[in-house]
Amino acid sequence: MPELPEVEITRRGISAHVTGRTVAAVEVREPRLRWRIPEPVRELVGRKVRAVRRRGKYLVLDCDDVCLILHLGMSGSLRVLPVGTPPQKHDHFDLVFHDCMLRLRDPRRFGSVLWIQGPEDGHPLLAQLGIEPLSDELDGARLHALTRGRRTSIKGFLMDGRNVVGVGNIYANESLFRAGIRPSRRAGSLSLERCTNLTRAIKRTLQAAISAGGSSLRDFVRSDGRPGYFQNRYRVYDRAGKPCRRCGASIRRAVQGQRATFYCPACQR
DNA sequence: AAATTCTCCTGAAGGC
DNA sequence: TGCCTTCAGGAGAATT
Repeated sequence: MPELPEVEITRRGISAHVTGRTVAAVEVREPRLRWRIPEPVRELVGRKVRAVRRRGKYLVLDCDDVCLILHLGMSGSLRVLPVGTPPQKHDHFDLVFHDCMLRLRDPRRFGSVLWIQGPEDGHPLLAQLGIEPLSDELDGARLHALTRGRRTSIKGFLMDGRNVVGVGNIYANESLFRAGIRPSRRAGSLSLERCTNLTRAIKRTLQAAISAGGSSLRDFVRSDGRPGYFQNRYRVYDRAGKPCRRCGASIRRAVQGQRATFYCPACQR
């Protein structure tokens, strides 16, 4: 399921293919995604892609005075294909250029295609987003300050995009294991030292996942169709009952906020 | 205000 | 073999 690493991998994969290219056509085969694809998205035709950026799990294509904003939901992928490639099942949206096209496939349709005149942070869905975890903005002191007085679990806190962006279920679990912190621990109870360890764990986890091409559990593929390999390196996610790679204890599974949580009962406190 | 629950969707997996 | 049920998850909306 695309989290920050998968979106970043996608951004890097498509950037060279579309930056500087002019949109030749927009093809909408299934507008019913998380939100209906807005009709004005067709006005992109004739505009040039100036840059491909990422904000949290959103991909932002700067097209002159307009932004095309894409979200991969949990089963989305974006590929670069030759113009005219026949669409397959769940291929909902194409952004066509003269010599290639971007194609969005999303079986579960939790993704979205958004459009806004002007900068992307003017969009209501992006205006309230929290800190980019790989930026210098996220450090122990900042995390410590943000979590003061918060009674929610640290895992829930990390997964809330108003606090930190891009960290979903998989990478929250993995980061907390690296930091030796129990996912259920109250966010406000973490010391400054543990917050510092946690920010380092988050950055290392995300970077390692990016280096491995992201995680491909079911649907995710890179823009060239290849899968990522980070799922083979999970330390706790989906490893219930298996031995902890650090201490050998049996990894536990719990449910927190209707989400599967995995942790080592010995390494994480 | 903050925290929790519900919701969208499809395909895989499990049960009988 | 095949049908039916359950589950997974990003994140906004609704609810407490």
